[in-house]
Amino acid sequence: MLNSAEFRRNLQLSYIITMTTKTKVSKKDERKACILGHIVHTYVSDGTPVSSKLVARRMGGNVSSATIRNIMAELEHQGYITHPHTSAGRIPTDIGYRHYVDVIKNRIRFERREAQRLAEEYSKRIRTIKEVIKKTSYLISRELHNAGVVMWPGIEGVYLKHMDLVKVNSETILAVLVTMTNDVKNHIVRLDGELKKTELMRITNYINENFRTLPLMDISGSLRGLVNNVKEEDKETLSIAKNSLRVMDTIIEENLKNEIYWEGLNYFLEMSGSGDVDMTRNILEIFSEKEELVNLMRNELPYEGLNVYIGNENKSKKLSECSVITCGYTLHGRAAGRLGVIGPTRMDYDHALRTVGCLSNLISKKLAEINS
Amino acid sequence: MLNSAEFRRNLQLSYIITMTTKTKVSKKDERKACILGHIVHTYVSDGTPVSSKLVARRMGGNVSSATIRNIMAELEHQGYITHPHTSAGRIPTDIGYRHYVDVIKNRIRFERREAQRLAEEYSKRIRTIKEVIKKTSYLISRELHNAGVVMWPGIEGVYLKHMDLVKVNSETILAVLVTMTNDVKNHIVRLDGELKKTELMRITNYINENFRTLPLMDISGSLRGLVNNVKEEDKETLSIAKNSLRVMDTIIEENLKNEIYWEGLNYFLEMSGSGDVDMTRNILEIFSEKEELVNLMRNELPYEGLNVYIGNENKSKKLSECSVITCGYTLHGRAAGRLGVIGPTRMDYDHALRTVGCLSNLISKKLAEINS
DNA sequence: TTTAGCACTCGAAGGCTAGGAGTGCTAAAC
DNA sequence: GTTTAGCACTCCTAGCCTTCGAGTGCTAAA
Repeated sequence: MLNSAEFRRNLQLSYIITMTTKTKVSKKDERKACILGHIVHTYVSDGTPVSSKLVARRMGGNVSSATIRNIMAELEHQGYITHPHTSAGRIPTDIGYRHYVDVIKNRIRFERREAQRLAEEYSKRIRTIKEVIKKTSYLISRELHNAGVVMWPGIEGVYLKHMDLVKVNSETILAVLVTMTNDVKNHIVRLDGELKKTELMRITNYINENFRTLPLMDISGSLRGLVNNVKEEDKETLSIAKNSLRVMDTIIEENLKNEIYWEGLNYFLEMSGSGDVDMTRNILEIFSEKEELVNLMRNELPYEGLNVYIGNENKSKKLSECSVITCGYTLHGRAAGRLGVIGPTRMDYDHALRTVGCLSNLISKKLAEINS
Repeated sequence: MLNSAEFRRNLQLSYIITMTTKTKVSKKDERKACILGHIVHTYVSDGTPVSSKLVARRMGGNVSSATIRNIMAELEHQGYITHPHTSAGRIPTDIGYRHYVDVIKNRIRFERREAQRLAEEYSKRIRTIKEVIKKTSYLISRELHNAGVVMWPGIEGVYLKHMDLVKVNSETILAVLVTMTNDVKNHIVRLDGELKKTELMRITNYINENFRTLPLMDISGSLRGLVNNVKEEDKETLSIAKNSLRVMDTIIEENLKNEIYWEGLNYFLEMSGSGDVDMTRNILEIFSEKEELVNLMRNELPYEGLNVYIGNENKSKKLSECSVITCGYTLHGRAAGRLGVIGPTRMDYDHALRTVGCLSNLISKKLAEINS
């Protein structure tokens, strides 16, 4: 867990600063928001309901706990916080977290040192997308003590460098494809009719000569056009084009299935000891159903900027006690994939937003570098 | 969990049959072992300490609970079972499980239907070692509701079918290697000096022409011999041989790292809700340290037959509440890798032994088929 | 050798109480 | 009008006690 010093620093860095910045907000609203901020911070760090007394102390002691209590009652009335029971302190509701996040989101300070430290993790030795993705999900989970999730770049961002076909048996081949980012994709493809070795060579050469450095999607498109337009008589060309197309389409199709990578489930288990068992079960269910996770991450989100889904804002009921923070990354300057963190609603949003945002930048830069 | 009908069947199939088979064992010892068997079975299925009354009932009611109690006291004295507290039933100790396992191990009946059912899982569509391994670890975990672990065949069993080198930058290449089992291995290799495309081609051709269908280990050996024996003057040959060797050695080295695959951790999490949190934590630690797991599975075990390690028989203290059952499998008729299951000592050993043994057979057969 | 009988043990579950953390409200102070 | 001291009230937590019963171990009889 995070130590209180770190929290206090965050507090000053973002939320508090925001709150004391003059806008058209009334002084009362300002303090209200400030108190909400303290409740969120304290609850996130301690995990126990926050009392008025504690907030008063955290605020420097210029306000009495009774005053805080009055404001807390209002906050509760407005739905930002709630009570587990009469004689307990307050905890933030989803709405409370949402308000908090909305405020800090526009005020995130990416710290130089932090960014530097993370940047150094992407050493020269990392040279493929796969390595970048693994490293990134590891970093997310390590930094935030929650599950880190990274999606592969959509197939649109995959460019061909080299292809090879290896015979498996009379009608089956193994297609091995090297991308411009030096990632290797391979799949077994059943071909149209029996092929001799020379024909295999011709297909290989055809693709390598004509389509090097092009996006797989475009290659597939070109080939499809070719298949439709080639004359019926030209059987040989037709066969080559058809089989090339089949290879491409198989690779593309298979690629759509394996497009997500995650790490850090262990943090949930550590929590589950003390916390909610149901939540842990739900999370693990989501992670064991790859499709659900992929949908969760895709979900027609904008690629730009940070997305935060808190508790019941998530479509899946299984995530009603979790928050999901995601951010897009780019490849070839275009939107490519997403990365993010999944954890309990009781999460250090400030740190999470900073880290995910920062890694999104780093990963995009690194991919550009690999790709150059 | 397993239903009691299944347990009763197992009971009759193995342990009970064994116990009533005449050997030189005294009638008293025989019954003692039988009672131990019932305690193990009942405890494994229910998870609660087993009372004398329950055992008496399970044994058909011809014996009174008082008699059972007497024998239980002896069994406890001998260390086979123990008490959580005075007024509780008995649970097996590691020694108790050990005795039980020793008895049933030689009496396992592989059921036709069961074997058939598992065999059907290895459909025609599975054509690479990777797929076989994934499927197998999935089957282990699904059947036994515990973690299934499968090691890749040692590099000794990997034969070259085809190799390709793709340039990454001036001194770095990507080596893509297709094995005789149509698995693809690829790694980035830093070469000795800058290489032109033509030289790359020469290396590729050299390896493909001279070493196709040979074991990678032998190829590495031959190349090493060549490097040592080639004349200093013949710079070109020397360079080719050196770089070929580097490629091979990198692939071999990298291969040693990624040689294990597992599935089914979720079952531990399901258990951890009701059971021991410490054990779950320990297990997860083992699984997050790949090396530890590899050592565990390697551990100079004989490749033939089933190996069982119960509780504290395991070298690692983290596994003191777990049992590990492993079995070797073959490739090209030779010992290649291992598969197994890891779970709490409270495990259905009969079922586990049957399943692991059966899958070992199936996987060996399937690999032979792929390889032919 | 087996078993009925019985005293004994000890955990699980429920009820009870004391303590205390925290709230909400009121009335006084600023 | 806002803040705050004061106080009654709530209700959780922890500890203690009791009851209940499942299970054992022992003894003496079959």
